[in-house]
Amino acid sequence: MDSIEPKRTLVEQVYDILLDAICSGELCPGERLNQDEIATRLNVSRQPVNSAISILKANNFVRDTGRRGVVVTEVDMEQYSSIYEFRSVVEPFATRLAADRIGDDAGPEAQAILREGRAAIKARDIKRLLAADVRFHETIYRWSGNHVIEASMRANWPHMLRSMAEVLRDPASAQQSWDDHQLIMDALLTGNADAASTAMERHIGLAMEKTRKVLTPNGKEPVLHGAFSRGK
Amino acid sequence: MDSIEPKRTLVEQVYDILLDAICSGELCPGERLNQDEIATRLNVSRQPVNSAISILKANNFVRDTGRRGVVVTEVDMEQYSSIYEFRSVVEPFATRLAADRIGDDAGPEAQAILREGRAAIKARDIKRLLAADVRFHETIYRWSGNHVIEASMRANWPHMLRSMAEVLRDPASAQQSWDDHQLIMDALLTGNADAASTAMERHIGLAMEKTRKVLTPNGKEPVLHGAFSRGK
DNA sequence: ATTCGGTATTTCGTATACGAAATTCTTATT
DNA sequence: AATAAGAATTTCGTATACGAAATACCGAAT
Repeated sequence: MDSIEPKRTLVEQVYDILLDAICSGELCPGERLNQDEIATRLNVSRQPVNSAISILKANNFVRDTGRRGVVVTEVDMEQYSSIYEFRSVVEPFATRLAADRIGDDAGPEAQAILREGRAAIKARDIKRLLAADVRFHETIYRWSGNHVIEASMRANWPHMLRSMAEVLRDPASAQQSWDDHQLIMDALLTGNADAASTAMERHIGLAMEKTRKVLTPNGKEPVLHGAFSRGK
Repeated sequence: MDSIEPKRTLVEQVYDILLDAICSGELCPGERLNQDEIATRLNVSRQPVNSAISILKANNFVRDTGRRGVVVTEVDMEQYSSIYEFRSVVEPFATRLAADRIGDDAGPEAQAILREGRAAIKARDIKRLLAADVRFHETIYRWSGNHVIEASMRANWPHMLRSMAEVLRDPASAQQSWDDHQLIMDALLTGNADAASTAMERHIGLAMEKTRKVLTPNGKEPVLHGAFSRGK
């Protein structure tokens, strides 16, 4: 559907790989990125790695330390709060727009998304569940017809993924989440903008609350289970 | 106020220069960026230029053409609509948050901002007026205490600047705009969240309408007066 | 004159090279 | 043994080099 782009440069590929590593927790918050090591591991020169890190830095996924190199940006509870606060307004708005602008052919896609989400729950596959969650929300952004919403949220998803894995460890939360998704889709497909928007608002509110609970079990700073495997 | 960052790399400096050139219209939409030429002009090697362009590409300020190099991304009316649609929700929300979280010491800063805006109108200095406008809105983002709002909007301002210069050419529009700003600040300083938010919503709505009128004088695609000077 | 084919040139992406700053290691001194 | 100075090493930012792809140029054939 999009225009062809047969050439992905090494810079872009390295960027995607590093961002994915950050999101998945393979690279932990605070951990330093070593250009030589990354270059060697990926079998490229340091040049594209350096460029990719520049982009990560511009987008706040890594930060300068003052010393040598950059480290993965720590995400504190305040940032999670900000993201959810932001989503609590943007997501219902996107949903409202989507209800107005959705095409007649959206039914099958909605069904496929919901089916995949439930399948991921059944399979107890967190990665798959995360992907399904992202797909659900990004589809609504697309239906909203507003590319700026899509772009703005894209900047936040990587951060959110870091916390969502924690929340979705609890099967009940995952189930609740996809019940919400079902409700939202139903309202969208019947063109009920108010109901869809309200359901989305509630959904984000619940997610925010669960995130807060999971990440601050004793009122402390967030704890992220970043299992970080580094093969020789 | 921010943490010290004594080292700005060449990549970051080049990025800022190029972004500014794009925003100011010195580099026109559709125009190609020549790495060698930019490097020569800025007295740096092609390497930091190449990296800076990678960042610009990731942030959608330039795009690949399929042929050689990148061009400045064209901004069509649909994108302007999307931005203003987005702002119509985010700005009132930021204003509401700001009303709740604003400090007691905000008065002098508000006065300074409003004074500077009126001074820029009097001086008929468009660049100065744009800077004042950005400062007004960014201050509210800051007061909102939500860094995600700030970051999301930062991605959109460069695009908006391209159109705002056109709108603010009309002194009446500029005057109207700063009357709005005054109203919003007054409501904020008296802690009237509803009034501030409503005033902001109206302000964005008016700006959107004016932008549409200025950019599509005869229902066509937007016309940007990019005077682009290229000295030897 | 126009068009086609081939050669020269431009220009990009990536690799490699190099100097500087920071870190680590070593060793001498107390 | 602890510490401080300085040498060795790491590692980054940036410059330069190089190959490949795209573009421009140019002459021959129609």
